[in-house]
Amino acid sequence: MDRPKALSLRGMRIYKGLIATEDQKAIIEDLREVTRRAPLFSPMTPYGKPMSVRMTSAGRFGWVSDKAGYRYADRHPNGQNWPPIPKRVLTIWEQVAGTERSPECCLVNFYGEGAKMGMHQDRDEMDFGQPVVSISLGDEALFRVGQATRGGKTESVWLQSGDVVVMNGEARLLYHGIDRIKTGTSTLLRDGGRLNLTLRVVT
DNA sequence: AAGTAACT
DNA sequence: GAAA
Repeated sequence: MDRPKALSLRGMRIYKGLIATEDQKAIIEDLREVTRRAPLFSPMTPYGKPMSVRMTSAGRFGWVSDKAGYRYADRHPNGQNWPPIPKRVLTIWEQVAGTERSPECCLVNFYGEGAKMGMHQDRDEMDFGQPVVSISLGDEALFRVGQATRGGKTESVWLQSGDVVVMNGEARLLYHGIDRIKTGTSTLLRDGGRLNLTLRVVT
């Protein structure tokens, strides 16, 4: 399948406006079913401080954080299985991921007013040869990308609803984070805020 | 340090 | 004082 054009930020591919507005709305409806079966929760870092995002997952595995550390778990903290990844979301993966494998986790992060995400690497997966695909929905977010080690120079870009970022190859292990969101810049979510979907092969 | 604060 |  042909892949759409993308900008590059330090090797990360950024597909601006990849998802049409009607599809964004449909995905939000799909996610209502996900969060009904797997409610958003506020994760604790292993250091005892809560994260400012609320999160849940879909797929075979979900990403969780608590005093035991960061890891993938096959159950929601409530003991239930994670719901399936919505088909429309899998379609986006197929458009941009460039791998035969299917994602095993769709992490759903909700950024309300003031929520942010510190600089980190995605390194809890078994195979760093598999890509990470990140989908932005709702309010704009200031996305920052650094180096493969902590503390180097960084570059930032604003992500808007419908943008898709692919981290692969040399960019797969770059540090990245969300500095802040700009509330009220999208009406996709009725009560505002931003949803980020992160698709990953885990095993 | 997937957090927070301080500092420039 | 805001932003990085």
